[in-house]
Order: sequence, then structure tokens, then C-alpha cells
Amino acid sequence: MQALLISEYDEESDVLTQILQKAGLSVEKVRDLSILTTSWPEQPVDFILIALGSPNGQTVKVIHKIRQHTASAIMLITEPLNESLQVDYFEAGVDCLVERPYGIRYILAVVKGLLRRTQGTSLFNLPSLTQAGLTLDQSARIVTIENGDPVRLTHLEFRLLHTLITNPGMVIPTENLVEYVWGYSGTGDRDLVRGLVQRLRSKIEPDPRQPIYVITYPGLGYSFQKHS
Amino acid sequence: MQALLISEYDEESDVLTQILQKAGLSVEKVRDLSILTTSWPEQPVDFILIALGSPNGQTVKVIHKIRQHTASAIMLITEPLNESLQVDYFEAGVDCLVERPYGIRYILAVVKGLLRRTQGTSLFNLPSLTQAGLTLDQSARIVTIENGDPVRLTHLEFRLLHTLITNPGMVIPTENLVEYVWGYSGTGDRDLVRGLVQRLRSKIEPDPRQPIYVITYPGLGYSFQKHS
DNA sequence: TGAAAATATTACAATATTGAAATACCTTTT
DNA sequence: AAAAGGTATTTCAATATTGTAATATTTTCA
Repeated sequence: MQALLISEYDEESDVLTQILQKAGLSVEKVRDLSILTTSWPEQPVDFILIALGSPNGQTVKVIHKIRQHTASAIMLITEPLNESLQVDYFEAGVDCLVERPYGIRYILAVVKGLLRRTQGTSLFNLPSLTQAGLTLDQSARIVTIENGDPVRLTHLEFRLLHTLITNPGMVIPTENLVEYVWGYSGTGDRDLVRGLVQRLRSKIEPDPRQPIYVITYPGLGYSFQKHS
Repeated sequence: MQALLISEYDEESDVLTQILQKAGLSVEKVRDLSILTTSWPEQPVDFILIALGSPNGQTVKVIHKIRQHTASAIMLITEPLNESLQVDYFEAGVDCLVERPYGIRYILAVVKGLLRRTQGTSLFNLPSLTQAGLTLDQSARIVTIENGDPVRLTHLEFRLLHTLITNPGMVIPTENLVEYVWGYSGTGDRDLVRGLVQRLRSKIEPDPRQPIYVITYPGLGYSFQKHS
């Protein structure tokens, strides 16, 4: 993971470098923001930290340009600004704005938080969903019950459980499940949902005859039992 | 888009409601954070704004629990905190922390920025990836070549193409591909990568004998041809 | 309660996906 | 050019996944 650090002051630059490294990033330093309008790093950049003394109207434009080149997090450290300029920066695409003076541990926490967000947009890095003691690994399509062995789900089983678990306690009409689970392919009908529910239950329910996770609401649909 | 607002003070609650609505959200108000441990809103929540007077250690735990239930943005507004507590909140899963006093326009800008980030992180709402005229639908595992018919990919084919296309121009060592594609299951080896590459090429390459997307670098690995 | 509707269960067939192996081809190095 | 190592291609078998249908059970409502 590559970070790009734009910092004018040497001492601050060193501190920020250490923070970024502590967050697990390799750091490439640049002194001047304007350089970026002409040359962009070869390696993909995963995080951009801009620490400027007195940013001006020009800075907003440059940041806006950077945002068009990358979806990575952009963090800005500045002297205290007036609200109007703060808003401008956010609208230019900045993700986070910290004013001096700041605490080192605070910055580290913010950086980690931003990385959590921007990393998580990779398909292989999605967070697990937990509900009522059941954990769904969205990347590997694996479900784990408390004190149980991990179970692999098929594509359709996963889409079904995912739909239910992201709306815990809500009764999802069977028709909607058809749409969510098979929607992209066009096939699928109410009977298939029933068959799929059976298969899912046989994998995740301690006793499929007495389901505790996927509950039937006759005439309505199915629901994932909400955590009390 | 549904927002959940947790706010103790009536006047502030009204102001924040207006801000959230201006950002395009429907607002559901709650006075007390503790309520969430017992009852969670029926509708799925896309944004969570917590505005507390004096949060305590308990608050951190509740937020951590909320984070396990949702991937939505969590924003926290508080009285000035000591750094240690700030860090705790971030580690519990807060995305943004604003201390009073704050400017209304600033808050609106921050909310919009967070929404920009968190929209489309639902598994069924991921953006398509486009590179060199090839588009990969991450939700439906479908790939489309310019002027061509959509093609469904298998689980493994998808993971392979996804890995390559998210690092365009980079040569990914075969060993790494094994890890990325089969990593979660443990199986998989170099020979399987070759077989899988063939299958993928037969689906996406106009002429599999003369690949233009997935390029072999003998002794190194494979690469997705970068768009100029 | 009893009929109708909805759902559960089981079994099986069709298909899709994957792993494995054998052979042909290409690259690199000497 | 020849040998060695890596890669491509094809084919086949094992398995996984999904769709279908037939029957049993449960729920709903008159």
C-alpha cells in the first residue's frame, strides 16, 4: 500500500511519514502540490496526505484535479480555516480535514479509519457481517455460527443470506428475494426461493426443522431473526 | 436513503435534522443511544449521526456494536474530548468526529463527503470496473467487451479477472494469483492458474491465441493490459 | 373443523464448475 | 541449435450447483 505525502515542512514531514508507516503504508514524499499537475507517481497510490501551511484558492483546484485521477482517500492538514474554505475543500473531494495543532495518535486513528473505508471498497476486503451470533464473510462467501465450523455457501445461497442478514428483522417478500437473488440473470421464481431456503437452512440452522435464523412468514416472505 | 439521528438536545436535533435532509436523507430520530442495543430501526439505515453531550466509556462499546451491524457511515458530534477517547471512538468504527462548536455548512459538507464514500459499498451496489474497453460488473460477475455481448464469469474466473483488472499494467506473479483467487479455500496451484487463464481468455479475448487483455509474462506472471 | 393455499421436504436430473493429466507449443539460456 | 523450463491447449472425470417435480406438511381462513 502506497501513500503519497505532500508536506512543506521537514519536521512535520518526518512525523507524518512515521504515522503513515505505522498505518502500514509505504511513503513517497513530495514538497510541492503543483508537481502533481504535471507528473503522477508510477505506482498506484492508495492514500494521499496533504499537509500545507497556508492553502489558497489554487489548492482547491489542484485537489479537485487529483480527485479525478484517483478514488483513494485524500486527507488534508492545515492551519485553522474559515468555514467557507473548509466547505470548498470537501466539495473538491477531500475526505478528511484536520487543523493544527493535532495529536499524533489522533492522526493515526483517522488515517486507519480512512483506510478501513477505502480498502473496504475492494471486493476481497469487505468486512464480515455479524448478526445474532452468525458471521458472514462477504469476501469468501463463508458463514460461521458461534462455536461452529465455517460453512461455504454457493453463489445463490450467499445472495439469499446476504439479503436477509443486511435487513435483520425485516420480512422480505418472496418476490423481492427472487429479484435480489436471481435478479441479474432473469431466471428464478417463488418455488426456487423455497428450495434455496431449504438448502441454506440445512447449512446454517442447528435444527433445520426448527429454524432460528431464517424464519418463514407464510403469505409474506422470509426474515432473518434479529439480535435481541 | 435513511439516516438515523441520535441526539439528546432538542434544538441541536432540529438543526442536524435539517442538515441531513439537505444532504438528501430521510431522518429517524432517537434520543438515547442505549435504545439501539435493544431495538434497531425496521428500515435499513444508510447514515448514522450521533450527537452526544458527554459520551462515556459505555458509548464506545455501543458504537462498536453498531459497527458490527452495519457498514454505513457513523459520524460523531461531541464536546471536546481528550485524545485517548478520540482514538477509542475511531477504533470502535466511527468514520468522522466533530467537536462543538461547529459550523452548519461544515457539517453538511462532511456529511456529503461521507455519503460519497459509503454509497455503493453494498455488495449488490458495487460500481463496475472499466479498463481498456472492458467492463466488469462486480455485483453480477458479468463482463462486457465494447460492442460485445455480456458474458457470465464463474467464481474463480471472476476473482482472477478482478485481481488483474484492479492492478492494470502490473505484472502479478502467478504465486500471488494463486493466493488471491484460491486463497480463501487453501487449494489451488500454478497449474490451475494456467487452466483458469485459458478459460478466462476464451470468454473475454476476441482471439484467445492473440490475447489483448490478459498478457503472459513468462517467468513472471500475468498482467491486464493498461489503457493508454 | 376442513378445504385451500402456502410452504417444507426429498429425490433426482441437467448443467456448470473445477481439478487433473497429457500433449503441444513457446521462451530462455547456453 | 538444443536443452530446459515454462506456458498453452485440449480433453476428460469428479464434483458442485442448480432447476424441477412429486409428495408431505403446515398455515390460513371460511
